[in-house]
Amino acid sequence: MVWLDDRLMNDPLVAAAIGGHPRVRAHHAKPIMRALLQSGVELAGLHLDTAIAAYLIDPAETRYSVGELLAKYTPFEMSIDGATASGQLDFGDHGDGRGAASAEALAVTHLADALDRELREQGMAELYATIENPLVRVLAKMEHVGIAVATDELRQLNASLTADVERLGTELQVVVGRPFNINSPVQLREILYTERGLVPGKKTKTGFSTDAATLEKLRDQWPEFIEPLLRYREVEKLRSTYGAGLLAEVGPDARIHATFNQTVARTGRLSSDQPNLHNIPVRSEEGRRFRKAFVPATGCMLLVADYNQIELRCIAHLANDPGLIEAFIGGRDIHSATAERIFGVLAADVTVEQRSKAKMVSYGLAYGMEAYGLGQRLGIPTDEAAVILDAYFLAFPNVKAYMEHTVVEARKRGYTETLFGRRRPIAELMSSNFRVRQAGERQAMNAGIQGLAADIFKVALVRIDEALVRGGHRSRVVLQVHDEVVVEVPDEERVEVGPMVIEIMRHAAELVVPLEVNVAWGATWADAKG
DNA sequence: TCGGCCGGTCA
DNA sequence: CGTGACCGGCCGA
Repeated sequence: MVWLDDRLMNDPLVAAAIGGHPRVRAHHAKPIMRALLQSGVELAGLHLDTAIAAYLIDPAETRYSVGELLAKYTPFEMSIDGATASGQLDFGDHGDGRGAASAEALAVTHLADALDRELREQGMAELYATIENPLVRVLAKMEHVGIAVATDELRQLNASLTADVERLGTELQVVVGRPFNINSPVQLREILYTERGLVPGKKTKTGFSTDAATLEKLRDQWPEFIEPLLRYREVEKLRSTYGAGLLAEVGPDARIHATFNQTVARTGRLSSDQPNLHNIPVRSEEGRRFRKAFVPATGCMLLVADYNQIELRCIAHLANDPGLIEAFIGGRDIHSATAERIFGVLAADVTVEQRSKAKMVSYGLAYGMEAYGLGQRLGIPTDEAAVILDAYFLAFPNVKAYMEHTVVEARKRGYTETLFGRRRPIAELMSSNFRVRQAGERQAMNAGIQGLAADIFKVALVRIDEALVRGGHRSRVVLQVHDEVVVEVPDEERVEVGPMVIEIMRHAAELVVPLEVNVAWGATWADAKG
């Protein structure tokens, strides 16, 4: 653990010393790195982050506190109240927290040794050293830099949505004839199913559902209420989560500094919060307006680069399926190619519906979907969905074999493993409960696919940052969304940085199919889409 | 104040 | 009865 006061942190000699001393061990190094970055010091010598090591060993854990990890992986225990016992780490109470801080620092060194050994024993030392460890610094920098926001535009958008919500709210109260809380599913249930007597659809744990799909079915029976309600939901979602939500997170520098969590997603993906920048609307034109508020700094453009169907390419590779491989190598529209094979038609004859069904089958498959679920989503009977699934597996036999093999192997070992050695324990596979067990099987099928895509993306992210630093560029990675990276690029660096990012992403991993990367430039995040 | 639940957004 | 996330709001403890 490194402790520096303000004066020392600004000393270039100290910075150089830290950078040149590659044995820093810390628990959650990222916030420490961010604090140092505030003072212009880049911590370059991270050797082991005990929280991340613990995450690799057991990604299903929800909390990685030093005390709990110490008890789990070492013979030591943290002292709680200063009472000492054999094997406890306790430096006594000085009344100023020094004792606790010392104990924690010592605990981290013990933990680091234990976790380091564990990583090596589980074959994850390389995954840690080449991907996760360097990623900590990349994420710290991303968070530190943040992404610029057009605050005025965001405020205007929020105000407009607020006005719409108020108007719709009033309209709904008038239709019902009395005031009520539109945001309350309980009160909506009462109005729809008890007072109005509509026939309820599906149920939730606590009563009948009022979700959008259900309301859609009831629409014609009470359009003057349900239509404004659906619209209200839409607008209120945008207003509360994205309008008010994003505004609340804009910093004094007019940028949003979200957190990118490296120890949350059980598959190896990153997660984002405060705010979550992974679910900014994109599908509807109205929602996309929020992406227009994400902008580059003056004199810069945003470069948006995302992988084309990376998960399906991962399936092609992992299953080593000739049909999928051929389609990807041929540079085909994968959903058309799939439809062609499933429905036995010529490429030119694939209808929009067939392509859409093929797309749903492909993605559903990556999630372990079965005939029932497919039928639900396609709005067709289960047996018809089963015919489509059979046709898929007939066309892509190795995919079926891969799925089955993955589950068998996971059950045998108790965990799944990605190509890069990332493990995911799945205890559910041994459950006596059929539904729980089936859920475990779906997780097993998905883990290798989503996990590999995540690994590849992390490699690309680390290499992009490395290339930007090495090249002395001012371009900065400002955002990532699972298979997409956003880079803020000074105008004069565009010619060089654009192709460089593409090249790095394409070769982050060498699969049996090519990795394709879409790139776009924009003066906003929305403009750089497509 | 907290946590479970609902509903909705993304890859 | 498709995987993985986060969040705003409601509501009861």
